Amino acid sequence: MTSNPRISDLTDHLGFWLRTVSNHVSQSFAAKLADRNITVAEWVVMRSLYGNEPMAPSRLAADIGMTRGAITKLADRLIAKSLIIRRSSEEDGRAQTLGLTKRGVELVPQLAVLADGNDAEFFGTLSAGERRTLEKLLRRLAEQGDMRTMPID
Amino acid sequence: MTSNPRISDLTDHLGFWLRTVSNHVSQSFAAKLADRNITVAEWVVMRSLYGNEPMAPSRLAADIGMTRGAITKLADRLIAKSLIIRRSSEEDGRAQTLGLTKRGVELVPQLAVLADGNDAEFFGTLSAGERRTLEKLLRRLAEQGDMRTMPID
DNA sequence: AAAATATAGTTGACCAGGAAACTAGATCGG
DNA sequence: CCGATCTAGTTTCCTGGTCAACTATATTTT
Repeated sequence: MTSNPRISDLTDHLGFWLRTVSNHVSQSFAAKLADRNITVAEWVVMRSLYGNEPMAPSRLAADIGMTRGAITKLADRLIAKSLIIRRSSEEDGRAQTLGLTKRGVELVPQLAVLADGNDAEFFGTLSAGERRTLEKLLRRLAEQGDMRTMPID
Repeated sequence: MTSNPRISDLTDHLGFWLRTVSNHVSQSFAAKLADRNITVAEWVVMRSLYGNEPMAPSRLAADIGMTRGAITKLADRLIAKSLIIRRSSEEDGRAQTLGLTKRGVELVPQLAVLADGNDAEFFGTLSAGERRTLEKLLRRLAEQGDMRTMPID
């Protein structure tokens, strides 16, 4: 067998560790949401609508970083669960808005508790200073990389 | 409208920033791999096989954190591209091994260059000390959270 | 040794999201 | 004011996963 070139190890990359931790945190959160029959994408949509005026699906798509097609289907699901409502604009025949229903408005804070708990579960072991450091570094990377859309998965 | 409870903002969570950065880094890497017609999952499989003896699909599944069913299909794709080879065990009629082909062995180092480049692109703006800090924190979180499977997405 | 159970891998049904074609309505330029 | 173009949302097709049922072989139990 010909000797293979020595190449960098997966674990040499910061991206590897970032994905590892991020995926675990996200999956854990997804599991918590699954108990309430909600997906992470659905949570992000609902959270985005919470406390705001009803907004256009396309606006949501841009904010969240999903295609409009995906939002259509996601909205269908949330409507089926009576968590959001779709309204057509009266001025513009093409436009719509999506807004939380009463049930949706009630649910979001409950899910927020899960989000808080999940964050605490994973990052609670860091000291306050370490958390600040981590957040500062991540924010800088996000800014520098021009990452303005919300992460879904 | 009843006044909505004040809830934590999405951006209050470290998990949010982690996902934001992680997703961007991953998507950027995925795009680089896509040029070579390789998915991230395929890369992880190939990288796992590189420099090792051929291994069982189930072992790979456990390492990578995918189901065996997913590995079957993933392996089918890689075999179709002549990058890996599937061999049935002679001792155990159920068992198989997956190993890189010559082409596969040649390709992995090229993809590793892309991985290195991607990491540099995103984290190169941090100082060496900051990178070390970030890595240390992430490794601690990974260890503390018992995150032993490799991240795919 | 036969029956029961466990294990390795595959398969099929299903689901979520992306890309691109499509529909309907708005706007712009002559 | 009419055709061209643009925009908002939907739909269709595709991909790549999970889950659970299935097939075939091994192992354990009796």
